[in-house]
This record gives sequence, structure tokens and C-alpha cells, in this order.
Amino acid sequence: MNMSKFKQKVEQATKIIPSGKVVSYGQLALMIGAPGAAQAVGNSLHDLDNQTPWWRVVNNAGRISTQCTTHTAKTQKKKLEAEGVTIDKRLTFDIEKYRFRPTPKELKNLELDESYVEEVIRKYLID
DNA sequence: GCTATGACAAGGA
DNA sequence: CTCCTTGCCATAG
Repeated sequence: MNMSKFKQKVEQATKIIPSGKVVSYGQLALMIGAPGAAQAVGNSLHDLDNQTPWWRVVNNAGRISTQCTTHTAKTQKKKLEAEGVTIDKRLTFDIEKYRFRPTPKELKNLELDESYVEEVIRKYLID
């Protein structure tokens, strides 16, 4: 299968998200070395199969925003709740409470150079 | 190579 | 807080 490097990284990054944790599309974009590609990330997730925990990726407002018919918001909510994430009826929740903050080591596994990793750390791993 | 599109993000009304 | 506009990036045609 011809999968672009971008998609491969999206898949890889998604798979390192622990159960019960979530990341935003923009955050995932940063994790794979594509700052600002939040929308492209969401687009790629749509193509990936169900082996990848796509439900752990939400928008930065702490809200489930998918309208996809095969990966419905209802399904995503259900899966997240099964992992311990509390979500209200408006499909919103406290994202900061569950946000996954990857370690430098995990980021390096995604084939990123160290200087970039440090920049991401400054932006996302600081308390 | 250019244009349109989309499971986004941030700021203004 | 919700709705709308503008900006970004990676694909499809």
C-alpha cells in the first residue's frame, strides 16, 4: 500500500497514546514534525483503519468534533469513556486533565531531530 | 503546478 | 459560551 510518510507518522504517533489519554489534532501535528497541520492530521486519521486508536485524538477545545459516519462521535465517546474519560452530553470534557504529554524518548522514535524535539517540549511538555 | 477541500486552531463578535 | 472568519497544512483532481 502506498502510504505517505505523513500518514505513517500520524499512525505511529496515534499508537503511542496510552489508554485513557488524549491529544489534540494540533498537538499530534507537532509530534510528527508538521506544525500547523492539524487539519491534515484529522484528514489522515480518517483513512487509517481501526487498528489505530483514532478515538484518542480530539480537538483542542476538549470536544469530539468528528462527523464521520463510519467513525461516529457516539462511538468515540463510548470508547473514551470505556478508558476512563468522563465526557458530558455535549461531547465536551476537560482535555487538560487527560492530555497525553509524550516524553522526549517517545518523540525520538518518530524520527524527529533533537532540536525539533526540544522545541516541542518547550511548547507542550512544560507544565 | 494550481485550486478546492477537510475528523483543525485561534481570535473576534 | 457559541458562531463565524481567517490562517495552516497535506491530499485529490
